[in-house]
Order: sequence, then C-alpha cells, then structure tokens
Amino acid sequence: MTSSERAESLKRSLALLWGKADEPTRGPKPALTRERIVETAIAIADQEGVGALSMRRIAAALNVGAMSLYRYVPGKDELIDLMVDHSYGEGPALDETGGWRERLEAVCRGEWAHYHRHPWLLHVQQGRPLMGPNALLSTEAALRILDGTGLDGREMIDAIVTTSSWVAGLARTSVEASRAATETGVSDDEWWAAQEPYLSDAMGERYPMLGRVAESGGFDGPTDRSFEFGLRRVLDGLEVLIAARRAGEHPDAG
Amino acid sequence: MTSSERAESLKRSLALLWGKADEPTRGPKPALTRERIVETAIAIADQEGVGALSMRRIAAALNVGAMSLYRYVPGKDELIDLMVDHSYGEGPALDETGGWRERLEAVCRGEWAHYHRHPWLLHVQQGRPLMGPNALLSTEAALRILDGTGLDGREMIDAIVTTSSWVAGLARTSVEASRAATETGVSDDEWWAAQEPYLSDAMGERYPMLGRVAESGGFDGPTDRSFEFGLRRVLDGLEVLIAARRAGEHPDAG
DNA sequence: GCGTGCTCACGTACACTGTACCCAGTTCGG
DNA sequence: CCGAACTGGGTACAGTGTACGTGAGCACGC
Repeated sequence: MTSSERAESLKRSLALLWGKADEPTRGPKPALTRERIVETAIAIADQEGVGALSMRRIAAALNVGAMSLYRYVPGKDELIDLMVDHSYGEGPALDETGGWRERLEAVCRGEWAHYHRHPWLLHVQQGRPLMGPNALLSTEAALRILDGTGLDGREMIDAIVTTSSWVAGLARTSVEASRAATETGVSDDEWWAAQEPYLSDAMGERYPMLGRVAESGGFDGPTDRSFEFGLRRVLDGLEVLIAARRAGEHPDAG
Repeated sequence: MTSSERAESLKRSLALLWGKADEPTRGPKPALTRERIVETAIAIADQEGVGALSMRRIAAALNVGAMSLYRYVPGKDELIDLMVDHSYGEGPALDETGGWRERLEAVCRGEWAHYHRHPWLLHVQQGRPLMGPNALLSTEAALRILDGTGLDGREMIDAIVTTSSWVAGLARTSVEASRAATETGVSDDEWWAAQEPYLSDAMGERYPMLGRVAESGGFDGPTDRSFEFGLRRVLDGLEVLIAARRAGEHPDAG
C-alpha cells in the first residue's frame, strides 16, 4: 500500500465513520447494511476471538459471498475501524454527578468491563485511533470529569492517557490469560504445575524473593484483586497532583 | 490443536527455555543453532515489524530452507517464546542501591526503552508468559526493590503488575503510532489534518471540552511527556500506600 | 571396514488468509 | 423501454504455518 493509497483509505474510513457516504438510488436494493456487517463481525470477534475474524467467516454468517462485503466496506482495516467506534457507543451514558475521583473510577471500571466484553479491542491497531463519533463522545465525557480540578488541557489528556493505558495494559494480560485457558484447554493449575519443576529448581538458589512470594500465593495471575489494587494507586497518584494544584502550586512544581 | 497437543507444546517450550533438550551425537553436524535462529528472528521483528516475521523470511535470512527451522524449534509459537525470554536477557543489571522509588522508576524507564527497542513484544501472547530464566531474573530483581517497604507478597506482585501494565499500555500506543507513521507514510500532521474537518464540525457543538483541549495543544499523540507524567502519578500512588504501611496501618485499611 | 540407523536439509502440498478482477443479473432514470 | 448504475459472487493470486516424504551425511556396533 503506497502512501497515497493509505491516505485514500484513511479518507474512506472517515467518511464511513461519519456516515457521509452518499447512497445511490439506482441499481438493485442492497441485501445488507454496513451496520449489520459491523455487528456480525463484532459478535464473531467476541465469541471466537480476533483470530477467527475473517472476511469469509463474516460473509458465511451473513449468508453471502465473501466478496459481497467489499460493496459495503473498502477492506478489513476499515471494517475494524468501524467495529471499534461502534463498540464505544454501547454502554449507558455516564453519571455526571459526584466528585472527579468516583467518576473517573467509574470510567476505569467501564473500560475494564468493556475490554472483557470485547477482547479483540486489545488486539487491533490503536496507535492512531480514528476519532469516530462514539470515540469522541467518550473522550469528551472523560475530559468533562477533570474539568475544574485545576489541571490544564495537556494534563487532563495525560491523566486520561495514564488511566486508560493502565487499564488496557492490565486488561490485555487478564483477557489473554482467560482466553488461553479456554482455547487451549490448559487450566491455570496445569499451567503452573508444568512450570513448577523448573521454577522450584531456580528458587531457593538464585531467586529467594520469588520463593517467598510464591509461598504467600502471589502468583495466581491477574485477577480483579490486581485491578482493585492498581485502581487505588493510580487514582491516589492523580489525587496527589490535584490536591497540589488546588493548593495553588505552580504547574512546574508538580 | 487439541488440549493434549498444547500441553505437549508447553513442555517442549519449557525444555527449550531451560536448555534441557539433550543433543544427539549421531548424524551430520547441524548447520544452525537455536540461538542464531532466535537472534535472527529478533532482528527481523525489530526492523521489519512482527507482521513481516514469517518462518520463510527467517529461513531466507539464514540461507536455509523454511522447513529446516523446524529441526530446531517445534513451531512459530515456541520460537516466539524463546525470542521473548532472550530479549529479557539483554540489558545491563540493575543498580541495586538507592531507595525503592528511584529504583522502580529505573525499572519503568528500562521497560519503556525495551518496548521501543522491541516493539513486537507488545504484539505477542503475554497472558500466560512462559517463565524462562531471564524473565525470572527480571521479576526477582523487581521484587527485591520492594523488599522492606512493608508490602506483603501479594501487594509486591500487584505493585509490579500495576507499573508494568501502565508502561506496556502506554508503550503500545506510542510504538504503534510511530510505526504507523513510518509504515504508511502518513505523518502525524497529515493524520490530524485529515480528521480536522470532521472534528471541527463536532467541536463547539456537542464537544466543548475537546475544543478547549485542542486549542491548548493537548492532541499531539503519546510522547515522552505522557510517560513522565504517568510515571510520577503511578509512583506517587504507590508512595501513598507505602507511607501508610510504614506508619503501621493495618493492610485492610489501605 | 562397513552396513545400520539416526539425523540432517529441504521440496512439495494443503488449508488458510485478504482482496483484485471480472461477469451476470437487477433496478431505476431518462 | 433501454442503457447506465449498481448488486452479488466466482475465480485467482500471493501470502501464511506446517505435515509429510525424500535423500544425503555421519557415528556407532560388529
């Protein structure tokens, strides 16, 4: 794909996201809609994993030929762009009352649940997210939470980036662990049992800390406990900054 | 792949990681070594992206046939396991002096640099990481940092999981953004310019906060500034907990 | 020494993937 | 009513991971 081709693809995605693609009147009535394709694709990705999401698989679920999908969507990349933005439009609107901390906590819990509902979100391109209508709405809501905390624009963005990055990072290990368990049929217990001979060889000799932690049961994979722990720490860290801002400290001192 | 097949593959990976595979004496001398294959694969993944990492590509770089690699490695999954653990054995040993905060900060900076050196790490299975020798060593070193802070075993693990998750989450967006820029030839400016018409349509109407933040220049993608910001917040959050522990608070109150 | 059998490299083949291209059938505007 | 516009879909191609089979090379037991 050349540079200009990718630029063209970007324009197409944007037009699709904002529904600016003009529909023709001539010709036979379409058997499908873009929304039906997107929702079917999301259902497949949710249930069978992102690895099972192929154009042929989606087409089969819709009882059409594989190439018919390309009448509605320029390619798989653009379809995924649509899936991402569509998923952001699911949940209920956020409660806009309460302090920034409880509201930001609610956002984190929402993202945590969202990633577990749609694990494929963690496996698609997210470096330069297409800002669709629903993604914009989510960002706007998150920003509104931090309005009035004394943070400037950059800091508000960075605060949201920090919490979102943490949730995404943790959700990725959590989601992949549970997917690995169900897909491979190797349970967590079997997994650790297989590694145990090698680990216990190493522990006690060169890795004393690992041995101590293993005895206290620290190695049971990322759980909700890890989420609750991190949530408090990250919000505590933000609270330190916000308290300093409200006490009137100069930005450079934060 | 059936359940028992995956269990077998797991055992093979472990044996490879710990070098317990006994070498035969009969037959012709091998033309390759497993280490050479792993290092070549890492070089390709670093330079050309994980998408370009195919068995045929690796074999071509080593001047052998694609199937020859399967004499040294059971499959691509196991090769990636080896690549991951190999990459953990690169950096210099950590400085073991100083307070927990500066040492943990150094770990975070190390991971940040590590992910930028090997972006493919963020795209491989990490839900149930195979604990190879080098991975164990890194974990041990991180745990040792938190020894004596008053945290118990579970909390030490959760603290490390929290910082690592945040670094990984942020690195993923950062790495993908820069890769997208070089691979597609669409610069950051062009990217935002393409979206601008749609965004400015929405701003001012329904998304006032976004408009304000955009004016203050908050939307320039994840940079080192985002990293420095998050680093302070996450460590501040941990410091709140550790200070409470040292003041003798009961764990349930944290 | 020498055959036996283990181990090597590698070619072929198969089931997948995304999607470019082409063609036949449908439907509406003029 | 007829041509233009549009639809669905078949075929084909260049990729992927890897199962399987074929010879060639090397070390050991006799």
